[in-house]
Amino acid sequence: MRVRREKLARLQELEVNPYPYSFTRTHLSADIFQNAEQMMEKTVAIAGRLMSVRGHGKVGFGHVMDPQGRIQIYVRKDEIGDENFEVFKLIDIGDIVGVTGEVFVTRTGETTVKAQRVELLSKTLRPLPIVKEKQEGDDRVVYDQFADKELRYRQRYVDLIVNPEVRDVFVTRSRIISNMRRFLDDQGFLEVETPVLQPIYGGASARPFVTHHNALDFEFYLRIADELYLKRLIVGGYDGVYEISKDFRNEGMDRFHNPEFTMMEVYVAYEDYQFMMTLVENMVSSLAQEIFGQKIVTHQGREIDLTPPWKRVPLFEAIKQCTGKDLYGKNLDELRSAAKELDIELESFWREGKIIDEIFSAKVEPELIQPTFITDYPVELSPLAKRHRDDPRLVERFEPFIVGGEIGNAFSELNDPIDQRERFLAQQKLLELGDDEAQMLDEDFLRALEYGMPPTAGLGIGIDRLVMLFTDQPSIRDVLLFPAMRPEKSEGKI
RNA sequence: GAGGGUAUAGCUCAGCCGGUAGAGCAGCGGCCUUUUAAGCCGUUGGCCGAAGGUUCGAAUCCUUCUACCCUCACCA
Repeated sequence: MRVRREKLARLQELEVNPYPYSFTRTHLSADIFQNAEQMMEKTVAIAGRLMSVRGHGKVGFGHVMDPQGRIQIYVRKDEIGDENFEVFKLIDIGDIVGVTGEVFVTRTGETTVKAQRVELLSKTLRPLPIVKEKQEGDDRVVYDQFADKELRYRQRYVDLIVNPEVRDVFVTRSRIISNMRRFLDDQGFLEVETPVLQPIYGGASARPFVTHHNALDFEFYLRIADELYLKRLIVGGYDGVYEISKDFRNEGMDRFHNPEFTMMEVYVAYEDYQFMMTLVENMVSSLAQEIFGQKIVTHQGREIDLTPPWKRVPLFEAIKQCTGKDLYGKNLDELRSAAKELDIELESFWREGKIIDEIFSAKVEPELIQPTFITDYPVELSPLAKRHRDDPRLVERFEPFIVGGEIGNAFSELNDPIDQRERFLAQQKLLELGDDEAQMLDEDFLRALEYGMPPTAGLGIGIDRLVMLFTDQPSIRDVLLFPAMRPEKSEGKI
């Protein structure tokens, strides 16, 4: 860095501003490559980060990276003049440059810009981790890749500069979200925004973050889900609403969980969970179609076929298929002994629903590779879902599973205010029994239901997990630009 | 929360049974007017993650701590 500062001083002696205000770019690299023949001998102005330099005395080559790729530049002292060549020699790898010149093809056949002028657009003070690469056929061979995960996550900006495949992941992420938004808009649903700071958290089973509001002198919770507010809007008369937003859950972190994560929730009046299953399989498969041009994605070496319709299997049926045990209607003792036979450890305060869920997670989930809807959950697991029309011990609920993981959760929404109150009261008992993830009773939400909510189908989709599936990433940290990390020592303290 | 792994130059890494720190790339100084992991010559660069201990002597052995990664558990 000392050397870079000296270069800054020398640039200033040459009356070069190392941080000028703008540069007019006429072409991106891909524009030039796509029409290489028409572009020959045309003058272009390109801009980007200088990623490599190969000096040859009075000549130099380098590659400039812009949002579409890398293009080679060729700098001759006799073309750009002595003074400009001095500036060129003071430019380091990593600096942002603008190059004006003519397009031509080198002896080795690479389309290149022959500089008439090289401008420094921003001087870097820190050296970039240099990544050298070579093209071998279609393969890009990278040498000494910037690979330290901690550094990559903490300094994502460097990761993005140096690792183009990381950049691609986040482009795909953005396209997934914008396509999903378009899909939902096309259905006529209204995108809304509901509070992040909530006096009562609800809509999911999880521990919340707590924060203090000074003016109101009140402890708010960061939302763990959007559900209860969106359903208030269905009560309010919007027939279809959705929200794409961050939720916050104060739980452990691993490759599937980050304390803040992105959720899409949608609620549709006059529909039920069957409608929602169709919506999910249509939405996810059409996303794949838009992004990959086909309904098949490859994840961790496995081909996943997203073509509708997806398999639909009731929960107890799935457990029976995987374990040979029919748990339907079994009492607490029978479930405990079944779990024991399957080598599943239980907490003392767990009730029937929780034990069933545990057995399902351990024995069935890992088997659900191709897209599958698991349907019809026990009522005590789902305090916000409507009872099954054929069986009051179940609810009309489903979760879509792909590659052994759930990517969402949906149900026919409970709109009976009396039943809803009873379910909340049952949750309160769980709270008292020590289940710190049981849901809170939300009196205002009940009041809303008492005003009448139409039959409604609701759905939540975990965007991050969907992005993991689509971008073939094994960890949620690889689909979050800035995953949660313990702060560096110098950070976070005043 | 349990177990395992990693931490050495800006980056990627080597460093054996303890003997005082090494390579490639980057950087810096040269040479080179079509190179592309450019090349050639020269050269700078390190509190060996932190703290303690054993020892005449520790990057290396031991203990503790910190951060990150992986697996499991928790968490839908």
